[in-house]
Amino acid sequence: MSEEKKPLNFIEQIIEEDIASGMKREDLRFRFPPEPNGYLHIGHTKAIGISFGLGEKYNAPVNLRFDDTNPAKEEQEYVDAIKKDVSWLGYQWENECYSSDYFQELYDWAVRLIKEGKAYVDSQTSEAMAEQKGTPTESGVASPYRDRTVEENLELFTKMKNGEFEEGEHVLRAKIDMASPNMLLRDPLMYRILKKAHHRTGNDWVIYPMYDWTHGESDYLEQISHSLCSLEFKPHRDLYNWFRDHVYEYSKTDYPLLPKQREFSRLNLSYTIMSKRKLLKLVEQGVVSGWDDPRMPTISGLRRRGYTPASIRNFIETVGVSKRENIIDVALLEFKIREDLNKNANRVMAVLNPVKLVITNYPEDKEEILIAENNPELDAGSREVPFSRELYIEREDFKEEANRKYFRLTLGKEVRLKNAYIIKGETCIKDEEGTITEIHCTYDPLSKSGSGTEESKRKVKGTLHWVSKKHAVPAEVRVYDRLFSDEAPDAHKDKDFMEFLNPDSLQTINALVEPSLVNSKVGERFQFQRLGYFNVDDDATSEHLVFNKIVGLRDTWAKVNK
RNA sequence: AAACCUGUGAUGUAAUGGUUAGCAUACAAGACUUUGACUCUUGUUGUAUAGGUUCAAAUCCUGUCAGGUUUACCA
Repeated sequence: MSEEKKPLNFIEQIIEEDIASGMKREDLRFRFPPEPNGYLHIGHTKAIGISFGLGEKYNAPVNLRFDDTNPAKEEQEYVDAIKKDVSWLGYQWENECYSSDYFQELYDWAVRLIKEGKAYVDSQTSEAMAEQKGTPTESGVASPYRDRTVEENLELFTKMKNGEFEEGEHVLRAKIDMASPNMLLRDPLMYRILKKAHHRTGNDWVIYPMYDWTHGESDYLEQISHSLCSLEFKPHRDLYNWFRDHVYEYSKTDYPLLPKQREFSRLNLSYTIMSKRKLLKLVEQGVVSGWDDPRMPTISGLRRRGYTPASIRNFIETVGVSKRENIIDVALLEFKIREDLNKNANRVMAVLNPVKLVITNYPEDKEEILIAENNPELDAGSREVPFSRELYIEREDFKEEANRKYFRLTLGKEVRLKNAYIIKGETCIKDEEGTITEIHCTYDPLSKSGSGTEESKRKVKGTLHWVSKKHAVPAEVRVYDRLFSDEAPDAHKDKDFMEFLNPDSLQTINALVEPSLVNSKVGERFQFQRLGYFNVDDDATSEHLVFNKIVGLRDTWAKVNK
């Protein structure tokens, strides 16, 4: 358990420094604050991993807070999905919080700011305000309403709250600095009128606080010590601190701790998109079957695809935390799931592209039960696999003739059938078009796997997986390829990401699997030997097996072959 | 020619002024193999750039270059 002196990432260093300079470890508290307006994706797992990981490391509480300040976009469906995903990843939150729970405190503080002349009601159109805002190089112009009296502001704000105005008529703004080089400090909006039902507060409110006003103060109310977010919020930090420092003056006895916002770079994955808006488009246009389509980079998609929580957490751990822009190679994610499943998934045999193989010297009505090891990495026992005269093997595993680099079945050469016998290719039968319909071979009865005979110890270069024709069970297998053909589909200025959709991202195959698989359960994962890792899809029933290909095995032969 | 942030192999990250710049992935070669998997061994590529400080710089300073962020009644 010796904490290897693992290097600290920059956030952990900040925390260590804070502790060194007097912060109490018991005051450490973190939060993961999603807006419930979509499903969580692999990018979110980084933020989740950082905050919950810190919670685990420092034994500090982590809140799951829904940043639900925009009733127009948020729904209970997303709240439920987010909770499910975070739990599935294996994290436990201390409190389930909602920004909407703080609407009253936020309102009271806003009134206080108005009374102190730090906020005012603006009554212009959003276009007029945008124009006055200036640009990063030119300072802005004050609103004609900037100097309304406190009394007038109070009256208007109260009426806003009471629903006496329509959407867009008035907003509340913080009075900060229209000349600040930081655009966010040029009198940012604190409240807007939105006459929409909220998924939690119903119609109680018609004014809703904006992100900047809400987020930091929610952190403050929850006494979050370190508020960690992604880099694009860096410019918000000044505003975060401005609001926080004012509110602190009003409430420091109740809430003595000042939260600290720090930013890290978000995760990008090659060959995928991460924007909620774009993912939504894939769902709405039916490009995928839903948020949990196994090709989606959503957590629910990865779950259905067969990824394990451990593999995702290991992935995030390996990716690390920094402030640079990055694009992580999906190969790393694939490596992590292979690493996990190599150790933990039982091995079975399945043939995806079958061709018939007849062992001509094997008795017609003979059947054998062979013993197959479940997982050489684990002591996972063994199972029985039926063997008979007629089998199926992969079409790719036979060629009439081939060069020395081809380790599979050819005419006149020997290979081993996994867990069974050594066979020798004899002849093959073709149809009118020249397609092979049947391969004939002979077997060496003394070469049975595990029999210990000299013949069984003979080295042959190739080993093939197979299923017995009579005993094979049909199964639907869904084979996935990446959704996009481009490494960074949404990074092109002149092209829409939809142009890079891979038309062959889903292939549905009628496969034949070994009979032990009939009783497999939804979610169960296997290695189909020599092919890859597969799980049982949600669509599977007791009559109809459905598998998803999670990821292929590393395939050096495919590379040689290219 | 605004402010702020960031530049370490193909990718991600470590080295916190002090041995031949480490680790993982990827790639390549080999060993092993009843999975062309796994495992094992070995190898290839790196401190953006120019100066400066220092006995010593990836690390500190300055300039340059490159990339990113910010101009929503979204979060």
